[in-house]
Amino acid sequence: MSVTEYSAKAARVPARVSGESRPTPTVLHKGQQTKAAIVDAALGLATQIGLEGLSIGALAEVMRMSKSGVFAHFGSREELQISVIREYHARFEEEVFYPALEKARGMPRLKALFQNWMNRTSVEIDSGCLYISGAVEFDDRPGPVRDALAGSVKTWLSAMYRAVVQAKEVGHLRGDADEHQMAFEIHGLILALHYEARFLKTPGSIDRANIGFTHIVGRYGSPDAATAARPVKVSRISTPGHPAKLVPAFKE
Amino acid sequence: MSVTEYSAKAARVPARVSGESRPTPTVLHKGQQTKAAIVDAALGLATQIGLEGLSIGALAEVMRMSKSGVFAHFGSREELQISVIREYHARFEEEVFYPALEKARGMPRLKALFQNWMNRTSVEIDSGCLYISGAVEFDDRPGPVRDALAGSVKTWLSAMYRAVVQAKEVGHLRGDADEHQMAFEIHGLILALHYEARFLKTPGSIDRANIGFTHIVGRYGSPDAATAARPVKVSRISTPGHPAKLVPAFKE
DNA sequence: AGCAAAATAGAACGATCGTTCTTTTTTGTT
DNA sequence: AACAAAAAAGAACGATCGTTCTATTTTGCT
Repeated sequence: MSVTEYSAKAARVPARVSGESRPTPTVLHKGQQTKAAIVDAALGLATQIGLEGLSIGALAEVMRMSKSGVFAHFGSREELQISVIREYHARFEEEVFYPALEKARGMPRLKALFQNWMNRTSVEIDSGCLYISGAVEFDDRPGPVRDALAGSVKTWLSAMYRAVVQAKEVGHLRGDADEHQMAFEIHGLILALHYEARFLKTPGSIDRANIGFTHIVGRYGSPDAATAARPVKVSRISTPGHPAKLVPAFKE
Repeated sequence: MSVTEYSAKAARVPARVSGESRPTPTVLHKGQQTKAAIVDAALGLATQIGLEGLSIGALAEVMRMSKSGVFAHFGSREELQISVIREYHARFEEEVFYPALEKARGMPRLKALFQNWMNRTSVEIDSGCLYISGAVEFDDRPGPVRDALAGSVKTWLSAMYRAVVQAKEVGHLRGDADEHQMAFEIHGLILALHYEARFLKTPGSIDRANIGFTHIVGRYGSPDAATAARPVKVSRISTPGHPAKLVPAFKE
């Protein structure tokens, strides 16, 4: 792994995890660079084996560093886990959330959010999803790690919810549409996709999640709006061009 | 824990996990009784902290036994984990599957399966669900434990799928209803319920799962069948009295 | 009651875990 | 090139893990 690979990443790692503000420590590079590289490797491990399975020893081996060398960057395992969650959050934002903001409010943006989420989840069928594995690992374990994780998830889910609310405001949804209910059902599709595709290896799961979304949109979408999708023969929902192309199983 | 509590359970623990058939071991009680008690305690631990978090030391402490005493009953940790999965499977069957078989084929049985599933999941919001936590822990870890878990889950999901197929055969579903798709969407509701209620502690999740089911039934149900639900204003879904008791939101 | 078998306990093993402390190497600046 | 600060390495700690081996206790049958 070249150092330059992490230059861009190191640039956005300013805020110290702990609360104390340091008195301008005469700047420095190397430390933050390797820290970013460690977090990157740690994220790779954590998505595969979970935040709880992430061990400093294994991480040090991957980094070709000593345990204490890795450890010194974080001060505790919890701090390492939180750093990983922060990194995951940042990537999720950049990959799923921000690109969808370029779409118009209402159904276009809501659809984009779902599609981006789907694309990411499709990749995570191989690599694993921190929001899902972390939820299982920390649903009964209070503490700062759980707080960081739940906060990150809630941030994303309420962004999704806000998109639904906007879609209704713009008139793309029926007047009696329950926004929380719609967001809940969409969330279920993603979770079912991840469960059936990653754990059970059930083929066709990606298509089913996409079709499920058209069903939800068909139910909540306002009948008159031109942008609203109708549950009748949807011809194309997929992302036009990009990887992880998802073609609905309907007859075209 | 009284011994009699496990008498019924010990009665159905015949088949040895390993393949070899034993030459009628002159019967015996105590061993199987305590083994059943250990599995019971292990299931309690595993639903909370996961199959991977389940340690023999902690289990021995709960049982007030020595580590080796507990260990001797299984021969390996994997065998213990598999025993726990078997026990969970048996309880799931008895609690969710078999009672629904008493309902008539078609929508009544499908609804009963979902309701029983919901009731169990509602309880598992506190205790945890082995099929969900296990899926996350073993989605990337091949081996006999994963096989046992995936087999158990698949058994249940195909039972659910079969109920959907029967509902279509009986004429309770639209002719163009995709049974796999419907089962997938139902699964998503359960997963979303578990995620949002157990991890995020979002209020109202149980109601949303129930309403989601009426939406699915409304989409796939045949318009003419009297048993089919209409997606019109659901008046009451909440729990009328009992803890976490789930009344279907349909008008009967 | 006696006796073999089964069940349980006890101690110890190598391995790994997160963490602490001390020492060495590397870095950034003058 | 020199020197202080930062980064990394190295060794060791107590704890816990699954597992093995050997004793001891308990059980079930005659």
